[in-house]
Amino acid sequence: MPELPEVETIVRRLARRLPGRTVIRADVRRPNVVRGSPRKLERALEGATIASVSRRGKFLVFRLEDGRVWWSHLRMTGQWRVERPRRGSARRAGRARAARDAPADPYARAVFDLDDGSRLTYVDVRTLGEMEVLTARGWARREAAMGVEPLSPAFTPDLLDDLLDHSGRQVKEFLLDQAKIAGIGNIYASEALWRARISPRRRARNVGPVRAMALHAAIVGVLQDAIRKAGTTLGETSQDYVDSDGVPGGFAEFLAVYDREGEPCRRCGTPIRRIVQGQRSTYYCPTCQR
DNA sequence: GGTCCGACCTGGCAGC
DNA sequence: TGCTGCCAGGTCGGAC
Repeated sequence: MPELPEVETIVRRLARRLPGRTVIRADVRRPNVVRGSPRKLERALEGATIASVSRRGKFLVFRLEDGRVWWSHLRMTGQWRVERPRRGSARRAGRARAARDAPADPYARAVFDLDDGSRLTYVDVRTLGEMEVLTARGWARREAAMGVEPLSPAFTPDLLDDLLDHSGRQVKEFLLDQAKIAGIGNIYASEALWRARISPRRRARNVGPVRAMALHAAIVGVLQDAIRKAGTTLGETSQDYVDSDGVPGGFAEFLAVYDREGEPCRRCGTPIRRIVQGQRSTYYCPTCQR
């Protein structure tokens, strides 16, 4: 499930290829992956040139040269794939065109042909992901509702302490609130709390400044470590995360608690416990997280 | 305003 | 072998 490190990995790949490219044909195959009218999105993108690719929280942000913003949220199983342009003989080019026009990936929900012959495909098994084209002002309004970017200088231990102090929720659920901190999901919330030795059930306002400082370092550390390993891929099914080249992430083997129920804590050996908070699994060590 | 919870979505998998 | 039902979880909207 793509969280900040996975989206950042995809953005870095796409940012090498897409800026300067113009969409010559847009084809939305499943309407529910578009917020609003699919035909309107197709019309909005055909002829548009991508200026840059970036990330805000878990959102992919394609800035267009005319100032508009094309955002995409991958939710659980969304993926972006890029097929490079094929070079070679006319016959090979013909075969390549035929291959592109054939119904390829059964989970390709939207397809964008670019001016260099490459193809950008949005793949989503469960079709929970969404995309939309907004004006610069519309995107600014949406962005304003998001919380602090955890890898930005604005995210400080003092800010985290202040945010925690004003919440009565359990700290694990607090970390998942995108209006507070944008980008942390279920995996990295559990991992950061383990690194900071904080129980996921502790009330946010009871974390205190000392633990808040440890949690700040843990959040930044685990996100940076996961980005260095290109994100977390838990399995090998069509629903598991891969980057835009189809390559899985390598952070799963470094997970301390997530998806390790019953296995020994890497610090104290106590079996990792799984509980449900806010309808989601939380993994933690009952001995060294307090 | 803050918090909680159901709905959305479909492949994978356990149990029968 | 085939069927059934549960599980995964990010976000939104409605209820409290």
